[in-house]
Amino acid sequence: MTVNTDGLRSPRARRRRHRRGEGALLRDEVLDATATLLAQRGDGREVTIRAVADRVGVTPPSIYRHFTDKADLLRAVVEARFEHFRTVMRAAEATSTAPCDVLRRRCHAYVRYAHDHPGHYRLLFSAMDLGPAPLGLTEGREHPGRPAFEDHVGAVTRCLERGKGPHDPGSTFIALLLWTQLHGIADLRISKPEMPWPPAEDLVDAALAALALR
Amino acid sequence: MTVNTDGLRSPRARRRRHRRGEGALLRDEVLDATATLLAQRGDGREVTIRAVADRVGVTPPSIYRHFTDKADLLRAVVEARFEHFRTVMRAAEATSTAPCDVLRRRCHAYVRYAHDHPGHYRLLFSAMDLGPAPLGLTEGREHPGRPAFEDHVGAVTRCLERGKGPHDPGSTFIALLLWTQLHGIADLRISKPEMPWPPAEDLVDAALAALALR
DNA sequence: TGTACATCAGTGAACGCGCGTTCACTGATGTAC
DNA sequence: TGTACATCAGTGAACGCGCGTTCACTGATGTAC
Repeated sequence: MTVNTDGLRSPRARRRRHRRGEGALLRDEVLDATATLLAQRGDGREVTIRAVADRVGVTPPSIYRHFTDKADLLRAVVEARFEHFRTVMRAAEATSTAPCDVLRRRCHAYVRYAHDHPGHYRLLFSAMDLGPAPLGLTEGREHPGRPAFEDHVGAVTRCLERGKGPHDPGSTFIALLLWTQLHGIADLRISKPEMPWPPAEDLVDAALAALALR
Repeated sequence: MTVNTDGLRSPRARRRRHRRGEGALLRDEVLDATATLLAQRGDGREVTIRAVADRVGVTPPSIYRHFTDKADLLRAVVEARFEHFRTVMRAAEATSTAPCDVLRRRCHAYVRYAHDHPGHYRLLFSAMDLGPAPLGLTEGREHPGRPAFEDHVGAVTRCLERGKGPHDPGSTFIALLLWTQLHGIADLRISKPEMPWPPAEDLVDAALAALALR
């Protein structure tokens, strides 16, 4: 949404429309625009079809050529963002091969992601619905966050196994406990920015040490 | 909001209006109705002036005799709910005097509160704004959650001091770390109910053990 | 005890707004001949 | 190479809705005399 000095919405510069056969390109532009509007703190209810259309430089009805309704659009954004989140987590592992170092890098990346993209973080981990529709669970299909969660459990398991026996049946429990800890750090920093927070890295490292994951 | 079998809103039974001089009673009824509407998962944007009025059995303009606008109403609810939350925490300590037992009871009560009143929990610890206005920090006045936070830091400090020297300068750090852990447990259970969560008590006890708070 | 009146709790109707969505359309562009 | 036409990306105007809020009002009730 372009806002001029009077605070009024002004139309974006008229864009060239796509050539015939390239209409599908708009779909990605709409997804990107929605993600951008979502990036700063907020949830699905703050993002309107009109604002998305305005940002893309198109009129609202155009959106409906690619998404059946608003819930469909937001669901697509959630899926794309979960994929992006997983990519960021994996990239954070860098070239490290030591299991506990890999885990530590992932944990730091987790809270950094929430800090850098609070709107997206909330959409993935805090939003309970998409306004009209329930989030995530596209009935029948698996939850879009499942792969990322499995990566997490795997990373915790490998760190726990270092030196121990083959498989610890309690590693899922530890993985969940660590996840809730990371979520708490990430989420409260977003919702209570006025608190005297120590550096997120320190909290994460203290948590890993407490859980014997270092 | 009363909903009949067709899902349509139907007017509440007409209530007797308050006697002259007792108009202020409506204020409390409005606060209660707003809190009730907020109790189930949701945030301030889901609660409308009209729904509150309907629940009280009064017309929307009546609300404005007691609150200047919607943000003012929600701010009052936040304050009342923070007080109630603090009362619940203190009551949970029961008659126990052992510092770490007191802390443990408080932690269990924390996640139980979130489970029992997800909407209120989110309003206090997860909501970032009240729709129109920013939440909490009524400029100049102290944050309404401050007393409860200080109770928490105190409980952690007393548990840490058991046996140790007089005052641990890192007890605020530990208190924040524990709080984020509790928030993560409480909040993710609300937003991700489809996950295979172990009993909240087990997660809390494991967290306390990890932080050497038992 | 009776009555006029000021007070005050609450009403009813309306406002302007932004929303999601629908519908008939326009006009540029690629293709067939 | 030129032209008629089908296709398809995107438009413009409108809809019905629920919202927060305003405003002039009504009518029950307590009080003064």
